[in-house]
Amino acid sequence: MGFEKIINAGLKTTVQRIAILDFLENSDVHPSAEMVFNYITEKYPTVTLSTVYNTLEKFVENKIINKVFTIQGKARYDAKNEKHHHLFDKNTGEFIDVFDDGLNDVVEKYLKEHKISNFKIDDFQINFTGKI
Amino acid sequence: MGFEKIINAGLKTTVQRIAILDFLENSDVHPSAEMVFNYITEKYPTVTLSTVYNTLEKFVENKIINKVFTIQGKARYDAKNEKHHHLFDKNTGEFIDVFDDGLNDVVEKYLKEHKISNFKIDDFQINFTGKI
DNA sequence: TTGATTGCAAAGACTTTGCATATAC
DNA sequence: GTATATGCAAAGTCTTTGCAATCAA
Repeated sequence: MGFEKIINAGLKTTVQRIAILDFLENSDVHPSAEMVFNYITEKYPTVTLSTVYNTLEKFVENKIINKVFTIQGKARYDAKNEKHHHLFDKNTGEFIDVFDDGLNDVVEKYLKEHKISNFKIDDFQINFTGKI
Repeated sequence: MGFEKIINAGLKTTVQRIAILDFLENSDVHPSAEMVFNYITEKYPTVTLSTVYNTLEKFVENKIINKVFTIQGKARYDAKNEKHHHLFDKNTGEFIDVFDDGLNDVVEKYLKEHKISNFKIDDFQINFTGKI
């Protein structure tokens, strides 16, 4: 459940936080702060946009969710916790999650065998662009 | 030279455009619009920030330059035309270009052999995070 | 109780736009 | 000459912040 992640991060559980995380976890798109706000205020009309922003930022800091950017530079949020990549659909301009362990393995194998700019790589994420 | 790219894109060559492109091509960082503006106005004090934004956007539309975003969601511009990836340095928060044909080959080979979400992939870019 | 979180209102950062003037072709 | 680009000022969008009130632990 969502609230366990909140507790594990050492954050206090509030109605707002649980509702926001719940929405993100059950969303198959990558909502903007505004989209989260619109959804949350249907049920909890007193929640403000600044709380949504603050909450999302807290979740990002604590790695409960990810923040990604559209090609237009707009922030979108994503509660998927399995490692994944993103595919920008050139037709719709939207994101699609890409889960592909085979791909991860291939890249990880390569990284093990080759240094990248003398850095220790912690993680990588691939952005694909394409269309159907 | 930079102005050939401008002409080839069907754009008019202006002092402003040439100066902006020249700066980007000779920059080893990924400047923000503000950084471009600061540099350009040293030499051409009458150039405005809105011209810088308009010009950068025109260049992006015409694929003369790339627009990328920092992990904070700030736009940065990049005139490198060889295919490359980005490495976020966790210590400095800045970008480093990653040129690695071996890596490209490995990923391209994988893409040839495996469909990604049933899409036709045009391109991909990898964002690495790490530190020295 | 006590520190963390929320709501509110205001400000801030970044970017875009409309329009008159100037410029490239 | 004509369409395009620039400069200017103003507005727009997205996000952050300070502070008092509220709430979770």
